[in-house]
Amino acid sequence: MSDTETRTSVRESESETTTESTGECPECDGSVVHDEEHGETACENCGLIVDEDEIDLGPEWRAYDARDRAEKSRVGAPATKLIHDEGLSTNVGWQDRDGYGRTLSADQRRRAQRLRKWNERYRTQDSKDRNLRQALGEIDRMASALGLPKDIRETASVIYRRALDENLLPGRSIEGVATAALYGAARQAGTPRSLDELERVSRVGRRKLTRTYRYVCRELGLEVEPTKPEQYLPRLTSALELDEDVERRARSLLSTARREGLHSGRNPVGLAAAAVYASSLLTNHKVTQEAVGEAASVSEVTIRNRYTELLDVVED
DNA sequence: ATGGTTTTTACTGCGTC
DNA sequence: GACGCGGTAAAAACCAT
Repeated sequence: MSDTETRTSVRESESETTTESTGECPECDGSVVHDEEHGETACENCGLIVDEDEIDLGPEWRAYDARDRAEKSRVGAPATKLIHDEGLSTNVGWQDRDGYGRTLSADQRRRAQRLRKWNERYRTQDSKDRNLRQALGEIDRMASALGLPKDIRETASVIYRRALDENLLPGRSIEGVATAALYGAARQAGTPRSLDELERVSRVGRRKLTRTYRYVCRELGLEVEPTKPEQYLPRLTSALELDEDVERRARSLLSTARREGLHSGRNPVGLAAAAVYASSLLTNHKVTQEAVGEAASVSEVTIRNRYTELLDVVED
């Protein structure tokens, strides 16, 4: 087969797909031509359409972008969730054979060995990269939604990186671990955000969050002090637009409460909310229980309970 | 899973503006 | 009558075992 022959045959087949002479026009003796793109068979000369009901051999669906195509297309290798890239990446075969089934020379075998190794390395590297990128994006998003400063985001990303390195991710969602990392980082920095607040900006539910948080803490040996009610005071008072002295008074209430053992077993946020409410009464800057409860996302009943206890121990 | 504890939900009555 | 507050019972959530 010569070069020129193949070239001309390709040319012909190309032209045939667009216009194909299928006979003579019944009207004018011109040649009838098939136009695949428009799905018509028409006379070249007079434009008479002989046949327009063409069988379309293309896919019956339309794809508007790559993602669409991937979803609608029914061809290609089966994807599996069991492999991190769903089995869609390159693999270097383990048999030391070439494409024709011949065994490889020692030299080629070594080369294939290296290829396998590096391919594997790059593939996991890639997935970790993508994973990290997504997680850091999530952390950033949630942190800015919660108004957390940069250094906390950095702590969170360090925690996440460690979790990734220790292989804590399999079986857990990126989002979940990212949220847990941020929660822990905020607590470590002494500016904790409550679970409610985290839940509001995260895509994972409370149960999942607390579970993965505990898990990550345990596995990484994260030392996080239990949150103190005092840590919520600044944000509560500013959210309610209360003066400095309200916060100060609340702080002193909380310290005596601690001496009396009111802290144990109670939700720190509820205690803080009660302290703010009590302090607002004592300093004549009254706010309603409802408002405090709203700001702290704690029920009024809890505020009432804590605050009566608070006043009890402060009395004497 | 279970039991004990805390928190929430929902409803009530009381006093005040 | 609406509002803020106190109280209660039952449900729900949480935690250690």
